[in-house]
Amino acid sequence: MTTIQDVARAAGVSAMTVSNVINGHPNVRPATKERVMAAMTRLDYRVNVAARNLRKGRTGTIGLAVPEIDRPYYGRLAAAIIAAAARHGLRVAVEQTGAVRENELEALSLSRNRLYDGLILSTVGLGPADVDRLKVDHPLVILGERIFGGPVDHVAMPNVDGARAATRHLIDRGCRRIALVCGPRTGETDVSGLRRTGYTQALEEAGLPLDPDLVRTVDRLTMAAGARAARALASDDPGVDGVFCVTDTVAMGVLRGLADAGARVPDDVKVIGFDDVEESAYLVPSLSTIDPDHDLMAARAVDLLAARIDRPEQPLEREEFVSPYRVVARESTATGATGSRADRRP
Amino acid sequence: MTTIQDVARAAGVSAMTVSNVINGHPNVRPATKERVMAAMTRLDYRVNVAARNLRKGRTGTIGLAVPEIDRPYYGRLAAAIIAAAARHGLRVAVEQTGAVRENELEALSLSRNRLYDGLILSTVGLGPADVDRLKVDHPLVILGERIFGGPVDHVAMPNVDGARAATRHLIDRGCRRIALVCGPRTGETDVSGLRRTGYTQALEEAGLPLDPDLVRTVDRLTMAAGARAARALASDDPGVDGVFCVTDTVAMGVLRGLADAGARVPDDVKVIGFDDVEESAYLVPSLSTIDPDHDLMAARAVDLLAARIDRPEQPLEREEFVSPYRVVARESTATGATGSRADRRP
DNA sequence: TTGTATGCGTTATCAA
DNA sequence: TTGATAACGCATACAA
Repeated sequence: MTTIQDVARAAGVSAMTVSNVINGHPNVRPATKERVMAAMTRLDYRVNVAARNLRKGRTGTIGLAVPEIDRPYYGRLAAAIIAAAARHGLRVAVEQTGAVRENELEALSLSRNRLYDGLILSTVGLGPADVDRLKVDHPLVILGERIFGGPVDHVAMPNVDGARAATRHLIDRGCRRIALVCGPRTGETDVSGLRRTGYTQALEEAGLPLDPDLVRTVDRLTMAAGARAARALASDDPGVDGVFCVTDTVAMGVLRGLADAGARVPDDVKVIGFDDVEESAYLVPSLSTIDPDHDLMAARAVDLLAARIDRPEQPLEREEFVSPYRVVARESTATGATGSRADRRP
Repeated sequence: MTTIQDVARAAGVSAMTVSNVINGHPNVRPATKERVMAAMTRLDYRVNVAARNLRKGRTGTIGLAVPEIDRPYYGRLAAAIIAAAARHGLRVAVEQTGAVRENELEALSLSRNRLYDGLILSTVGLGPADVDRLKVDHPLVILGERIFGGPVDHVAMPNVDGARAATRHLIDRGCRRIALVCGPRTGETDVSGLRRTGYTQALEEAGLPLDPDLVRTVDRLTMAAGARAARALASDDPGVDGVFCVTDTVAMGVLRGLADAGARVPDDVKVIGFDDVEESAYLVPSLSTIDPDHDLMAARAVDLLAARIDRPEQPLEREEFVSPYRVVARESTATGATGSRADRRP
């Protein structure tokens, strides 16, 4: 393994000069620079990143902790975050927490161990009771849900407003008996709780009653659970004509479950999701949804983190960014003639 | 920032003893150990991973380079690899190459820089001409395709056999005019090329002609491209009654495109994919496909890499593991009555 | 059972 | 424009 010293010896200069060449510092005579470069090539020199990290007190890597990288929403988010981080010269190590509280805390402690320069934590398992655990002295950005009054930077989804818009969209399209498929309520600040609030608000605003029988809670926000919920909904037959699903993944399962039960979408039942995962545009029927602008969220999260990394002296005010959103109307909430061509990307 | 020295001072021992406690070495008197642990807690000591890495010559992190993490297939693979790596005590940094050759080479060089202890490279852009670039002296596992005679370890998909089985499945279900939707042919060893070979073999075995008009090449293996190909196929109308798509992602697009064109699946056209992405079971109609056992592939790739990391003295024989596969028959290739319930996970 | 001394490879400081 | 020196924090021989 050739070190900077070997190169220095071979080029007849000091290690310092080699270092200066590597890091593109000025004040190196062109001739010297060339000699050093030649030596590096000849010896096939590679920097030792571990040594550089130790010296600089930086690792150049940030952590990204998500429940599961193979869920479309987190995949999309991760892709955007990795791309944004690359623009800052940062690499991204992905941790999977399985949405388990302990694992989320574990990810926090890895970051505390200076394994990462900072951490983007997409928390699902932590509740308001854990707010104290987030008072850490290293760069941390919470992503995806709003922790009210939390002492940390966070980039949040427009959960309440987006859910309200989604529900209103169903109402606008003529639905009156609108079901909600959501995850278990673990507090006021989790995704399901917030989106449920938006759903409730929209019903109230429209003067529609809130029927508890139409609120279906699934244990996990998966396609399998969504399909089960939809089949149950169809067999209980409470006269549903619209379904708001808290995530597109659940909505995909719901579409499948409704098909199993023989319900036609959108003729019998209209369905809308939340997230605008790539798949949604290509389903049959294509899925209406709320698009929270993932790329913008990812960019903000990384920018925020990078800023904290660059200026460790903590300005006390924490930043909160709530992404804008838009309603994406597709076939699953179409009125009139069905079979219209999908809203799709080119 | 408290170091091991600070802890040593506070506990009245040497740094060595603290190190022994941290690493769980024997030969530390319980009383001493307790004193050290107390000091660590009191001072909120955290190991400096960078220093440890430099000392040990290991980073504890492996790289995973994939085209795009938000494509379902790579998401699934990444999830399995991260989980498998965690079992080895390794973290995973994800690089996105966008299937671009230069970026794949870049990932290789990051690993060479000892940023990672090893690299799992899911290459799409590298061709046989680049085989020399893979002759590296650090742990490397190529994932997902077979590089014949390549000088590296690789874990491969059962590309040819799986594709043949998929095509035969369509033939068994009565298809005679079977289209292929695949990516551009960049050589004999890329995914599209290999699966195309399997397709050709199955046709030959069944005595069916190979009609060039039925082979549709798309520039990228995305849903959008699949949808376009399907619409083109339908409007050209070469009398297709079956479609084998080289990936499930493309197949999702094809299903969408066929729906746009008014073709019914499976009544008019049967469709089968390759990969068994989670979404496939929940589409309407659910998608028949080839399941290559992702978890097994991921585990083998990580095991192989971990073994190379642990024993850097290179045994010259390189390992090649080809995953087993199974045909998953779902609605998209069903015969007779449609609307049968999907094969789905519980 | 514990401590001392040394070096991993790099870069910042400061002097030449 | 270049170089000598000294850390960064940890873990390993080896000594006690």
